[in-house]
Amino acid sequence: MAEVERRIYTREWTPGQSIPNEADLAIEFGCARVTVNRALRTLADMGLLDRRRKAGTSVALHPVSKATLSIPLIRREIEADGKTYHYKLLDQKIEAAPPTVTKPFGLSDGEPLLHVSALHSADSRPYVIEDRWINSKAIPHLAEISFTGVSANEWLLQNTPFTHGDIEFGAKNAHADEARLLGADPGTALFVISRTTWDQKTALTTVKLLFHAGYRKQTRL
Amino acid sequence: MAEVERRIYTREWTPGQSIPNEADLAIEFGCARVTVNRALRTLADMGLLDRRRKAGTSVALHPVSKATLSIPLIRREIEADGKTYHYKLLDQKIEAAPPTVTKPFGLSDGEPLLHVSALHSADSRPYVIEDRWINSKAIPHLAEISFTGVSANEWLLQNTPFTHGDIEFGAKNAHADEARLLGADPGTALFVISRTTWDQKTALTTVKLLFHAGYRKQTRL
DNA sequence: TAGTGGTCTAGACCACAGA
DNA sequence: CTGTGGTCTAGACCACTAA
Repeated sequence: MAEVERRIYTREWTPGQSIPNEADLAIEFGCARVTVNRALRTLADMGLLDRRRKAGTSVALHPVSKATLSIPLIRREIEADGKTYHYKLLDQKIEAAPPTVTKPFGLSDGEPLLHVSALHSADSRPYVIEDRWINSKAIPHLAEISFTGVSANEWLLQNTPFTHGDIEFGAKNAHADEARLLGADPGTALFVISRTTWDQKTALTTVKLLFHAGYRKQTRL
Repeated sequence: MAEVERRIYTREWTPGQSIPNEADLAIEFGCARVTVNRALRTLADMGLLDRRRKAGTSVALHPVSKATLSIPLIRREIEADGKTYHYKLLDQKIEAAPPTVTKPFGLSDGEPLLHVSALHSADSRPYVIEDRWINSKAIPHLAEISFTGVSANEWLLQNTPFTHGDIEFGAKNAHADEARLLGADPGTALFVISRTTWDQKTALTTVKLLFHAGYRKQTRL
């Protein structure tokens, strides 16, 4: 794997060029084909190679960088940063959901759903506002839960298995009340993560996370 | 792999719980240990399992979601969206770099580096501002290149191999000139990607991408 | 020290897709 | 039709690390 990586990096094998097949590489490197397979598969996962049956393996033309972001529990993200985590429930009630929520959920407009909002803090400085809608019908025992002690973020992740989800990163100007909660000026640019999780075809919850001004999400390539 | 996934999902194996070792699973499923290994390794990559030698494999306590974002060439991102790509160089000159640039590059403050800024558009609507500093000393033939026809984004990716990079996602209020270029109001929240790429220990380039208002980066979990 | 995952080998059959 | 990657098997040795 290191050798193939080196050849790509040094342009010995140039983007778009086909490379020898697994069997030939196995002979060249004096190893088993499975070993070559695993190396090439890993490099293809990283986006360095394109692989197609019969057509063979070639160096990726446009090295699509793939950034893998880890999205931990908010509490853990803060604690991993060496700060003290604090959580405060702002509101929890069943209300008529707006179309922006009911639509992806496949429910009719105005359907009553559980709406929870909360503020997570790090070292007593506001960190992120959690604004969440929960499909109360799909989650048993939900009515009995109060999110005063445990955040919905944490409770759901621990108690509600999901099969898949989608996630969206963006930016948004802070409203007056959001700004107040985060201790920023109204209009400040906030980093936003929106996430919806599903169990099979049932939407479970959708959440909008409004991070404090200056928040950055980092990773390596 | 599907069966293990099912057991985790149905809470048959609960978070934190140790699961049987590879050899036992191979017997249970009537397959080779390598096959179990590959399945568990893949699930561990997905963040569902924690694996440690001697300690064994356990279901991840906090299912850290990993979102994989693909960061393609700007041109390809726009074209993949079915829109017409247009590019315009705004400025290209050698100037004294500010400390925010020289510091990560390990150069002394005020060092003259190549500064390039450009606007990428989709269907003649502003899409993203590219604001880039290039380590002219580390990249041969750079002085001869004009980024009028080909964007630095594209030229560098095609011509400059890099070993690693770091990337950062955030939000920022648009300055007056940025707002003008993007056709937005000053102060509008913009989604920002900052990226620095390295060849071994040499920084090659650092770029700040200021996306148009309303831009979202999406992926699945 | 010993149990666990990490990785390798040699050989095999299969599924897909290009020619 | 056929070359390619996809995946499996049985067996082996190694490297790490918890006990």
